[in-house]
Amino acid sequence: MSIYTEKNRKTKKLIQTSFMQIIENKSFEAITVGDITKVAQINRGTFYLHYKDKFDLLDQIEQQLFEDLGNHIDELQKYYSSMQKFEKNQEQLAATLFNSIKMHAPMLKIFLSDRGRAGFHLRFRDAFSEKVRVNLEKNESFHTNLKVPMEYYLSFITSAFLGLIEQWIQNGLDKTPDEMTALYIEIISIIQKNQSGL
Amino acid sequence: MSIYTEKNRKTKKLIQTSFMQIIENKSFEAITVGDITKVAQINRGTFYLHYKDKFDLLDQIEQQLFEDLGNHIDELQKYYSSMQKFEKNQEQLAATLFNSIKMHAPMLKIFLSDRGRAGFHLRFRDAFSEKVRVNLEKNESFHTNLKVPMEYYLSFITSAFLGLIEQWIQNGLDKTPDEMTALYIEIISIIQKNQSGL
DNA sequence: CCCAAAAATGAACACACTGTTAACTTTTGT
DNA sequence: ACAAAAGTTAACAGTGTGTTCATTTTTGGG
Repeated sequence: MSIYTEKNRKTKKLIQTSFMQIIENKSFEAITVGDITKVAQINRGTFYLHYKDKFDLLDQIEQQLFEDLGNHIDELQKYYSSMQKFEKNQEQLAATLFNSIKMHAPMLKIFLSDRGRAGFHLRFRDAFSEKVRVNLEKNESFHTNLKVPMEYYLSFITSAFLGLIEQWIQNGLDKTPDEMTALYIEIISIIQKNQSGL
Repeated sequence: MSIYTEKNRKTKKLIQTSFMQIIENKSFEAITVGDITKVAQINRGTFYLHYKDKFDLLDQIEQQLFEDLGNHIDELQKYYSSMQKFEKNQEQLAATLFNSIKMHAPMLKIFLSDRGRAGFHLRFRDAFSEKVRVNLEKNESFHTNLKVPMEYYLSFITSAFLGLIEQWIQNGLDKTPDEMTALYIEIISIIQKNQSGL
């Protein structure tokens, strides 16, 4: 746990930030280990002391992102939770989500684009689905009365929400998280009035 | 237009099917041109007579897929079209879509997975969005009364639909297109009863 | 049937990136 | 000062890239 661990951590961080700097303008598949170590100004061999390869590097960055997002959501969920009405709770979850997405928007923008890695949107959706599922299961009557398979329902609902998020990020965060929440509620109400268009 | 064109077309097709055979078990990023030509039993140089590189190959396969899907939808849309009620039309569009998705499921399954190429789901959604947009614009009152930006609405709605499709494909097409349509309608009705869970 | 055009082959090429190794230097704590 | 950890340097064999060029095969028109 001494300073060695600290130095180690710092180098890893340096590699990560250098990598993120490069992926701003170059697709992941085109990035080489040499590109990264040149920007980080370290020896190429040093990279391999910390990561197996560039995929391992991205895996670790991705994992940390999901952890951060998850923790942020969990923490804020504590403030509301059980004593409140179900519907109101959902709305607050949405607002919470838009906020934490905004914090990680630069990274998400890249990872969701064609510069990222294949399948990211699936891993993102799965991580997100899990949070929604836990939340849904708090409402027992909903869970037991659901006529469609849970997996399909979750996939539909989370994909819709992520679609909104993707559009938001693609638009360069042109709205505040509160505006996004309002927009989200408005869309739901359009569907409820049966004017969905689908 | 002679037999040379035909021969050319056949070789391209051979390269494509060989590639699709390989990508069943190996991720796109790991596939080499040598892998492809070995399976196709042609010279590696021949590959470069037809494609710039493996990315060009995938681009062309992808483009053709979107073209096929689009044509299929357009054609079936003709049978219903304008004289019918708007809502009924939407339901038929959904049924049509589930059918054409099923036809291309093997390829879509791979391209949407982490064996495919980054950003595929975006290109897929955009192609799909376009069809939905055209369809929505037939209903003028909807279009003019829409309170949220069209892009956000489209993103929400098409992502939701594609989420359902992704789950379906992931489940190995465990339902018929008709069952999927029923399932889709049921989910919409859940949301309309305000039990959405989001 | 023969010939010119197109397509495919085979082998070689320089180049770039990979992941690993081994000897060495620097940084750091005790 | 010395031992341990981290990083450096340079070299390596291996693999894939995209291109070249001389050669062979396939094909249709005259």
